[in-house]
Amino acid sequence: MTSVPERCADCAVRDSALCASLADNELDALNAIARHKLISRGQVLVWEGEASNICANIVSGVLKVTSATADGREQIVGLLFAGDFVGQPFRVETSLTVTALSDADLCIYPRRGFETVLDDHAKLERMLLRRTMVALDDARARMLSLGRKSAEERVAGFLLEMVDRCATGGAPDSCDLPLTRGQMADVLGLTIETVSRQLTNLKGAGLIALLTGRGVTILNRPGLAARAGND
Amino acid sequence: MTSVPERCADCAVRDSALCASLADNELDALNAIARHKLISRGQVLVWEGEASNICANIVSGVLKVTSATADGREQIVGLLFAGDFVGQPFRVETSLTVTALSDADLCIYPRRGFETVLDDHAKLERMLLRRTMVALDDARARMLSLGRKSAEERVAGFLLEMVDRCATGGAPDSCDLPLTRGQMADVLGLTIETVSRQLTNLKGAGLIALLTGRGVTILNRPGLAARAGND
DNA sequence: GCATGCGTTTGATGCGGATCAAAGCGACGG
DNA sequence: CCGTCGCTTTGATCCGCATCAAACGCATGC
Repeated sequence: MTSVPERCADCAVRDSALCASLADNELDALNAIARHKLISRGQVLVWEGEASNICANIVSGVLKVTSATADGREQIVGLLFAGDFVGQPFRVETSLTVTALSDADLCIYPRRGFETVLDDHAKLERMLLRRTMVALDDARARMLSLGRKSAEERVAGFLLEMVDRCATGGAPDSCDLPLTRGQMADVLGLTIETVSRQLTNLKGAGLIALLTGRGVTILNRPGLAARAGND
Repeated sequence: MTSVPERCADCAVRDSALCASLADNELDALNAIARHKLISRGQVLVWEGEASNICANIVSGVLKVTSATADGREQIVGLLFAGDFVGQPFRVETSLTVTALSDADLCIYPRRGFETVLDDHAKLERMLLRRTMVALDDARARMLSLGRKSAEERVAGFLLEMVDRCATGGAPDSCDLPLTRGQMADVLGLTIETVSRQLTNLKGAGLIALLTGRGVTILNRPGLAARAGND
């Protein structure tokens, strides 16, 4: 599960994760407390309500951040990709559950140690502040979607987001969704059936193509954006 | 003489706003760029899409932060009270509209100037980071509510929140809601009519009393919490 | 007094999406 | 090849909330 931290020099997210705020010679402070951790699809990294003991950078993989009602209804409140930061510094107890949607590779730090590194590295803290603000903006955009948009608008908007985030250079309008229909429903505040129906509608309208497995291709981006209510 | 800047010495939020992170003699840096601004109910402080030019602390009053769809549907994504921070540092363009729900008194700073003060005062930045994280947590709790809770749960939960935030010492279970039914609907992702109906239901169930104007009293807190799905 | 305007309440109706139910479709292991 | 399992699709029905509509309450000003 754990291994010796490898040199950051060949880290896939050296320039996109929080670490990008640190010069090579400043990395030692973080590296001294880091350890790698591989977690597999479905595994829970953090349970809501438990002690907030870890922070981490995601080297590869996709994780979901969820909140749940007392009777078990679940809402995905955030998706995390390679380069993203996970964890709740300064908190004693976590307020959210974090689960791997794919096998994932993390670079994790004990929360307390991470906080002391933050104390000593203003640029790291600045980067974390900016990222937290971006996450807040994203959460607020999702609140608009959850509170005021129709199922079709939500699904169309989600596809645009995901393709922009996951597309490879070669196929800029295609991606393999890292989520099941059920997980998409949990992001969008809908049910599996509604998500499935909206996807077949959009396909029927010639706006997208559904490939085998979880692949999607956007065939008509402006048309899809119109359905998303993005003007 | 150790100078508490004149205006800060008797500031109502000296100890609850971001400024609480600064010692008396550090306040000068902020104060040098601050100016007071009174805005009246209904007035817009920041429009979505305009240049991000100002940051502010709220001395008194209540503001709403909203996001809207292209066709005008509106979602309130945050409520701001005395002591809260407003603004989007580090952004060129704002992503949200901020409007006064009551007459309000603000202590505002030019965004750029505020950023340079942040550069020089780590404790201020730390405070802002913590507050941003709290706001993110709040936004995520609302996402659960918007995505997965029934109208009754949302309204009941909202009343509990508001009473906890607005109640005076003398009447810990009462408050005057600073929002119209329509604004509550915009917070909760519902319509005016549904909010009104849920309130009369909760009143009929003996859980709350609706006073004249916008006053509410919680008569049965555990009962209301149960309806809110908070257990 | 009455008119006007804003917010609230209440009622009637309809639709969007949830729920219930069942069948289709790979992937995998025997 | 078949059976099982997890996920997806499709269909039928139901219900919660939106929508449409009207009346009410309470201010303010004439």
